[in-house]
Formats: sequence, structure tokens, C-alpha cells
Amino acid sequence: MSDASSAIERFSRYQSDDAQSVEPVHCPVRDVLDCIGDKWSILMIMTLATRPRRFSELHRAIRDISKRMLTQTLRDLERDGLITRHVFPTKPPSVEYCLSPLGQSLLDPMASLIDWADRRYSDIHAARVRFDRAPCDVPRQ
Amino acid sequence: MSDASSAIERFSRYQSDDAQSVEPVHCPVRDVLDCIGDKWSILMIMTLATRPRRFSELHRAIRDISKRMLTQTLRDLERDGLITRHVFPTKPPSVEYCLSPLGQSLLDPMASLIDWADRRYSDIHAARVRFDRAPCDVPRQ
DNA sequence: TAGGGTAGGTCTCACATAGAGACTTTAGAG
DNA sequence: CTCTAAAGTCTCTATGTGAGACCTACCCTA
Repeated sequence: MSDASSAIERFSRYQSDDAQSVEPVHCPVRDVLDCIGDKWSILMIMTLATRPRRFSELHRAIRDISKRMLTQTLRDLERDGLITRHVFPTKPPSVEYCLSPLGQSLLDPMASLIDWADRRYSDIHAARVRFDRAPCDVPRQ
Repeated sequence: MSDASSAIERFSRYQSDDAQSVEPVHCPVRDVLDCIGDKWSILMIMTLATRPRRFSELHRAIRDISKRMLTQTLRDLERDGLITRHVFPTKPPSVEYCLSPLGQSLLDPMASLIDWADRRYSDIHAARVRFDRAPCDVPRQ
């Protein structure tokens, strides 16, 4: 278990009032969110973790994404250099997506997040049940 | 640098075709996304990492969130047991939010993601510039 | 005693984003 | 001669998000 304080300290430096008022200091949390902070990116990267996949393979693997968002998410990840796109000149042409080295470098930090989810999900689930069962005894205002 | 293969293997087991068709296997990636996969949660948790904060402090720290989304994000995080909410009976009442132990346990994995962003952001930025400069030489279809 | 400020929200409306599903092109299979 | 498949694009509709007015209760100042 590593120590989170350095990342937290960097982030809070960004958040100080003068940092916000003068110039947009480079915030690593915003950077992460900018790349993978949307609905599908993390799922996409994990799906490509084991091997390259073609468009419709990805669609079958993540059944609840629309083609529209699949296209858009892949394009954004390609733009950020996390995946690469290869067109094979078959008829009809087939397109393969795979993680770039940069995308692969994301797997380790992502894995630690997944491990967290795996270990803690039962706690989260329990908290939800507790919260949903007692909606009225805490008046909001 | 830890080894991501175990998390990847767990995830790909979830994604196999029979897993999807028969019953919804418990997928840790979906679990993560379910809790912190929205626009503001990660930012909120990082803002609460150093110390508890009150509603309007949070609003000042994250200036581009609306009150509406601030309320909703805090409620969702509270529901998941990641933060706790304390009302102090002052007049008018003040409300303090702070990370629960469960929320604090998220800081380590999140820090590894932030470290990644810090180290790799220049690569991502370079990839973006490259992509945006060559929009036409790769016909999509 | 009227007016203004503060705290933590809620409410409504307008706009931006996401999803569903039809449509496209080219070729091979039956 | 029709059907299917590939990798998308396009349009329409549904959902999510943001802006900002409003609320309640109290304190302070004039």
C-alpha cells in the first residue's frame, strides 16, 4: 500500500485560491478526468487490455454502449494516444484497435482501482442498502 | 509498479460471452464506474482528502460545478458510504462533509492514477496535437 | 421595523449530451 | 437475387446538466 500524500498535496496546491484566481495551474486530477473521466473509456481500455479487438467485437463485449458512443470513445482515446487504430484492406475493410504503450502504462494504476472495488464493494453495497432504507430520519433541511 | 494481470484476468472472465448471457457476473470495473465514474466524484473525493469541508467551501473549491450537481454528487457519495454528512445546529445550520474510512481507503489507488497523469500528461498532450494536426490523411471509411 | 446578508439547499427552464435504430457501401455466401 | 457482414454515419428522441431564481430562518445594521 503506497502513500497517497504526495498526490494529495499536489492536488491541494492546485486548488488553493490564488492558484485558481491567477492562472490555470496544471491539475493532474483534471488531467485524468479529461482522458478517462467519461462513461465508457475505462471499460474500453480494460476490454483492450488482453488483446486487440475489432469494432464489432468491442460492441459485443460492451453490449450496452451504442455504436455512436463506441465510435466517439474510440476516437477520443486514439486522439489521446491511448489506443491505436489499424485498418486492414479487406473487403469490407476491418478495423482493429489496440492499446498503445501509453495505454498499457495505464493498466497498473487502473488495476489498483479495480482491486479496491473488488475488496470494498460489499461495504459499498451495504452502505447503499442502509441509506435507502432510512430516507426520512435525516431531514435535509 | 505492481502487476495488473490479476485485475485484467478477473475482468475478462466477467466479459466472456457465457458470463454475459446467463447472469450478470459481478464486474469490479463496473463497480468502480458505478461509484466514481461520473463527472464530479473523483474531484470531490480529492477535495475532501486533506480535511472536512462545508457545502459552500466545496463550491468555492470546485468553481465550475453547479449547486445542483454539488448536492447530487455529495448525496450519491454519502449513499455509497464514501463520505459522511454532519449537520451542526447553528443558525443557519452548517453542514460538514468528510471522507469516511471507506472513502479514505480510495485515496491510495486514486493517487496511483494521479501519479500516472502527472508523469504521462505531456505524452497525451503531444498525441493530441499530432492527431488534431492531421485530420484528413486517414480516411475513416 | 425594514432591509440585507448567510447557510444549505430546491425548483424550473433551457440547452447539451447520449441512446435507438435506420441507412450506407462493397463483397461473399447461399 | 437476396441475405449478411463490416464499420461506421445520421436523425430523432430521451436523459443529464447548468444557470440562476427562490426558500426558510436567523442575525446585524440602520
